[in-house]
Amino acid sequence: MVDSLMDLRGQAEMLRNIILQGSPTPPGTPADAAAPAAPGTSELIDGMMTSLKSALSALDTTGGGAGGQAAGQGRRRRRAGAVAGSARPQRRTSTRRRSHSPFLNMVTTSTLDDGKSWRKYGQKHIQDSPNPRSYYRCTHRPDQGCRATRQVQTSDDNPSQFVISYYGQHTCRDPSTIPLVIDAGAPPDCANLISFGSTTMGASTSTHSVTIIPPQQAFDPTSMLLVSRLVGYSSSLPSQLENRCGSEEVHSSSSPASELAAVVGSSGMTSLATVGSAPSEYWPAGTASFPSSPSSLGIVTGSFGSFGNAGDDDLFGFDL
DNA sequence: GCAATTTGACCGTA
DNA sequence: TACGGTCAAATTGC
Repeated sequence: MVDSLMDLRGQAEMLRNIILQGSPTPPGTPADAAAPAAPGTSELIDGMMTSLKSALSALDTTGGGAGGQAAGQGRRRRRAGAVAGSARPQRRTSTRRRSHSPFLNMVTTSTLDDGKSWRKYGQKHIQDSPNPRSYYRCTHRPDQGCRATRQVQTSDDNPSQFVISYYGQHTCRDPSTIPLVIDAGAPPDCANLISFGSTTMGASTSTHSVTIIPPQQAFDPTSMLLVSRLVGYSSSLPSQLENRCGSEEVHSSSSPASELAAVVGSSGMTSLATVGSAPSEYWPAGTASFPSSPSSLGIVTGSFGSFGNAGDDDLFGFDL
């Protein structure tokens, strides 16, 4: 900062000479730069010089030079592991790789509220953009390991709009918004994560409305249907899917084109609940009849049946 | 007191 | 090496 201000002072002095005396003219100076100065120009430049001197003087009196003020206010700090007093902080031994979740989509909206709970963890000024970029991650990351993140930036064209980029998919479930009930007697694995609370909903003869939506719509944060990712697989599924309940690996191993998301409601039940998604090859023939690639949003009616092996009650199937 | 935010430091990647 | 994403200590707000 000091160097920049001193450079600016030198340039201002040169400009004053050019305007007031008409010489010397540095190389590259336009011919009309030596034109007679307008009234008040001298006072203006003198004011600039005074301000520059004041700024330089203030910087010099903060003690310790350019970094003195920040250090004095205590905002600068070293991370744990850094050696106090050393010229360079000690690098952490752990290798932290950038875990950038796959890009999902980008939306322009006037509100930051997309129905999900986010926690801000960073903000940076981005080159070539006048607006800083804010970084958010899912609030449920610590407790549920949800890897969803988003980046928010004020639109350059319309400051009242936000450009939000979503990365990763929500693997969390917000108990306040999703009326799922976890069977207290269920083992702590992927099975039995999905239950529908009331006893009537478990009856195979109950009729429920089921909405099948393609993945790209399921994960659209602007949609009114807030759909989470699969929260449980049957324990009868192939080994590569076992014990990976809700993990990112499960989702990334699935072919997006064959994934489904289902939102289930029922008579007398106003809110919707996420059921899950899975690659079509893992849906057993016969009992379940999910279409492999729904082409449009629609509502179908079916009844609960069973899914997977006999006796499994972790996921369900239904008739279309 | 706790949770959320701020912001400089750290670190991976192109 | 610049840039941008993330970490985490400090700060703020309830």
